Amino acid sequence: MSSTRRVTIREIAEMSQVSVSTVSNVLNGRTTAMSAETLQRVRRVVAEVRYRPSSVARGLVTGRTSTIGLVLAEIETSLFFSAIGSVEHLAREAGYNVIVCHARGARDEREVVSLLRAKGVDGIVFVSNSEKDDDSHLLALPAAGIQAVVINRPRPGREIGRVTWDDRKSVAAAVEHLHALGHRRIAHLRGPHSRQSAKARLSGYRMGLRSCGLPFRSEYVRLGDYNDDPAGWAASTCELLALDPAPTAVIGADDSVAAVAMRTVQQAGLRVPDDFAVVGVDDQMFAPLLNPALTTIRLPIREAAEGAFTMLLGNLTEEAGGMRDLRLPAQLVVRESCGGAERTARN
Amino acid sequence: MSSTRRVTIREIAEMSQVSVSTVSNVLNGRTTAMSAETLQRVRRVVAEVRYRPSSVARGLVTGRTSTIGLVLAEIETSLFFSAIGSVEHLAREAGYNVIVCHARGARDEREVVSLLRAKGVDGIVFVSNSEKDDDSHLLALPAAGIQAVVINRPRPGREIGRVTWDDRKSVAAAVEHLHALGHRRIAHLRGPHSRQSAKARLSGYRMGLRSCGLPFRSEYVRLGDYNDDPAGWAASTCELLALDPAPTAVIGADDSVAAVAMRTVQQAGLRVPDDFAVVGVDDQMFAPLLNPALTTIRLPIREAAEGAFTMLLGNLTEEAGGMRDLRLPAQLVVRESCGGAERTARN
DNA sequence: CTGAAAGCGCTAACAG
DNA sequence: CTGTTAGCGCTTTCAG
Repeated sequence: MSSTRRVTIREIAEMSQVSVSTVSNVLNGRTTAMSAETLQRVRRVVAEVRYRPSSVARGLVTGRTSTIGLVLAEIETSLFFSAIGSVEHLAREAGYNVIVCHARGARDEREVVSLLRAKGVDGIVFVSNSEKDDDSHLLALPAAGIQAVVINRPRPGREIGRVTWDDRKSVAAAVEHLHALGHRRIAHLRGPHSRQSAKARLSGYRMGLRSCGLPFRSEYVRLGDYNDDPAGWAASTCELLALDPAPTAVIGADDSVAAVAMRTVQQAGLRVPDDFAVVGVDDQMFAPLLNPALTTIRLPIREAAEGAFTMLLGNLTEEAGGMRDLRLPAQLVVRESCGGAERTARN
Repeated sequence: MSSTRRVTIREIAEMSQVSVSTVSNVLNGRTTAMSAETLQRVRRVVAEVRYRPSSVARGLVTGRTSTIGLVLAEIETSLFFSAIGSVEHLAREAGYNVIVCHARGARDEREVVSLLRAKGVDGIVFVSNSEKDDDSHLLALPAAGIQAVVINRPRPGREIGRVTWDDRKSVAAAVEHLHALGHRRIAHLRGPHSRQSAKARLSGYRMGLRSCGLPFRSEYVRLGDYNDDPAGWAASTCELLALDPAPTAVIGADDSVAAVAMRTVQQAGLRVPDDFAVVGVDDQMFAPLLNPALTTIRLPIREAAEGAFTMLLGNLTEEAGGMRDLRLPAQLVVRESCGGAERTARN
């Protein structure tokens, strides 16, 4: 291993005929009171050898690493990946790097947090799938000088930032939209109760029904567990179709479930949206590609990720704690799968 | 900021009534020649205060950070995200963390590499979208003691690992499959020429045609630029359908293009797969959710990512350079969109 | 306005 | 088998 030894600040100093502290000063922009000539010389040498100070050494002395952790609970749903892109982009612009970690449960998360602390990250953003977790390990973060913000998850403590969106209200809005389109029998393929967001969506479904003056019928709610097999979603859809009276619209637990529901409905000989309307939740990349294009509730994951990082950075740089709360709207993206407004009321 | 100061190895030593080196030894498993009693004592203290040595300090002295970089060229395609999950999983099991970076072009990539070097990463894996890039900045890595492996991209140098799959051959296999199903007029919605993989797929298309004794007709090849708007893909599909004789099957540049092609065909009144077959490339998460479920070429991204990390780790730990090359198969996943084998030859 | 020197928290010789 | 000590590469007082 002939590892060409890395260039050090000392060597730069020698080559530039100045002391290390001078080099350090130009490196860190403390260049106000410095002879222009010296500055030039140092800069030239630095550029010539492509010198870049070791972040590790710098981190040891400053206590900051310009690195943040991003811990994802659910790395499977591609939607959450978009959070990585957003955070990474903003982070790099601000001179930060991001270490991505996957933490399935609370146990895993504790371990990850411990690791990230050892790594000396300046802050951590947690993107949750909203499982109910033990949060004590998050509480210790601010005291240790590590900023933290959670996305889509209950706030663990006052000093921890939080960004959320309203699953409940947006699903209710979807119900209302369907109602306005003339639908009176609206079903819901609900997600697993283990997910906070799935429960919120179910609750939003009931809320929407209520606000439209529609009755809640338990037989119109079936399981569409997005962590499970698509066959189950199709089966639930078939059950819905077999009901008398059958629903004329369904809101899926997420876009995948909605896609399968739509297919199942179509394969049963019904046309979407003419005979049956389908709406999803997520607005995944494929939603506009389906036939018909899927109307869905757009979850503001990107915005949330950006907001979280911005919050983190703010709390990191400013003395006085900055913003600690951000609520984002989740809005219905109307495409083709629920038909146009020209539909007449039906029974 | 009342940052509770971090516990140091010295304090652990004092609390355990031993020297720092002893603590360091137990921390690093050099515990063979040590009184069991001492070992116990140190371990208890470490556990009690939840002490975890600073990776930063350790990194400074050892020259290793147990961190690897993962640089993605195309962070948009959710498919590449699965690489993150794979690498992160394996990495963490091996005691590594991964810093994820997005680098659009060569310029960006140079910058990222420089940054990652400053951060002291032990290795870097590059996931490419196969744009033709300047690779000189990769060449310097091994000499600097940083392992590197590229995925889906030409090998920049002998000391750099590489994992690839054969786009060409797999598309040819898809053509052959279609031919076996009775299709004689097979079209291709090609990707942009700026992408190496798109060119390889086009080449595979021609190769497949040849091996089936089918003529290449340039009017059967239209643009389906997956970086562009879906409207363009639909337009290209319409052009194909307007041809006389029209093709009876199409291979999309990727799954998204295929999805839109399928929809366009269906909206033109044709049934898929009965009247027209569609096959995609990627096997994205939504492929099995379409109606009908999309037959597609499964790109081994996960395996590639895993292979890349394994290679990296091998080259990192073993003295003698380990494996430097890995070719993975990309196989056709037959679902519903191209019909069963019962189709009879048509003209 | 520039240079010398003291660490940051840890590892790894090297003595005892 | 355990303790002392010299750095890793950098930042940052503090003198000159």
